[in-house]
Amino acid sequence: MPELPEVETLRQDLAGVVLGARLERVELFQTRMLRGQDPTAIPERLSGGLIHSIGRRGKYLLMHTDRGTTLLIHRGMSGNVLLRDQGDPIERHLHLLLELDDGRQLRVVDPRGFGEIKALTDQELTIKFATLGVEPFGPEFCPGHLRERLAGRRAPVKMLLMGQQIVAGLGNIYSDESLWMAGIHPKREGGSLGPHELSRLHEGVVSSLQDAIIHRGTTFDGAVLDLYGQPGGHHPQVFQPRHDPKQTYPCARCGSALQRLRLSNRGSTFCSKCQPMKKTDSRRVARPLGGRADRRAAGPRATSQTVAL
DNA sequence: CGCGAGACCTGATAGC
DNA sequence: TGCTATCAGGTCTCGC
Repeated sequence: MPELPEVETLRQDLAGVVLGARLERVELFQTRMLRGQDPTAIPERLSGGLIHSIGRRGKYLLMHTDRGTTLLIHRGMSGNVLLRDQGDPIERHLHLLLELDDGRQLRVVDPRGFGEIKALTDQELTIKFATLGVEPFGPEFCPGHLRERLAGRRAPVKMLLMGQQIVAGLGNIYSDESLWMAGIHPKREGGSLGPHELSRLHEGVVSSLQDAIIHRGTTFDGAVLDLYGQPGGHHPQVFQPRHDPKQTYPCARCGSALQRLRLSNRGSTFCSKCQPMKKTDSRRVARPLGGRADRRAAGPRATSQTVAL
């Protein structure tokens, strides 16, 4: 489940390793991630190009070349970009191989193939991102932006956060994390949030993403890896990858049992004490009586405060 | 247009 | 042990 922090970790890794490298060979192994783009466009638009910058927009990774073209990669559910040497064995679900002028290779591997690979011009990029929401670390993202874009919306706030059109980069993990930090129930209607709730939500989005980036993202089941094939070290506070209904999971803030619900066929985990359905428009997240954070209750899932930076 | 459900896909896991 | 069913989720498409 690569979301913004996992894509940003990859962007940082790539920027330290492939800037200034030339794409000697561009070989496509599967076409289903092209989402309709002509397969010949990939080698034709990228071959011989020099990578001059690595960018990111929401969950999209952007590799800009001096040919005026950009390789766009969306990691979908299970996509990784791995740095390999020429002789390394070929991965089972290899989609795209980029060989650099020093012989190293970048390989886009994605078992499920839910992601996207495209070679685009600047103009095509602009069109692609026309309806994408603002960057959570950009100047436009503020409580006022949330107020404007959530106004009148009756869908659950979690679905609106995941929609990418209001703010870009949140998936299931960091939507749950943001709402938990903000003390807002995932099913609250978007337009019903009060000013302090909007401020808390803004803060929750930014800090949950920042926490994860510091620890190089979240990895479950060894599925989401960095450029070197290593897992991320972030441990979400509420999100459960495979929630076992027979087990109870304590809230890291108040210790009460986390609840599970389904929103548009997506699993959501939240704390019904810390994230009540009724409006709680105070400046800070209410803590239930006697509900001090219980580190032991949090179990092996370390909180961000307990991880040495 | 807003909203929600279904499709796409494979691997991990639960249950038999 | 080995088979089958189920679940997971990012984004697109479709129907209401």
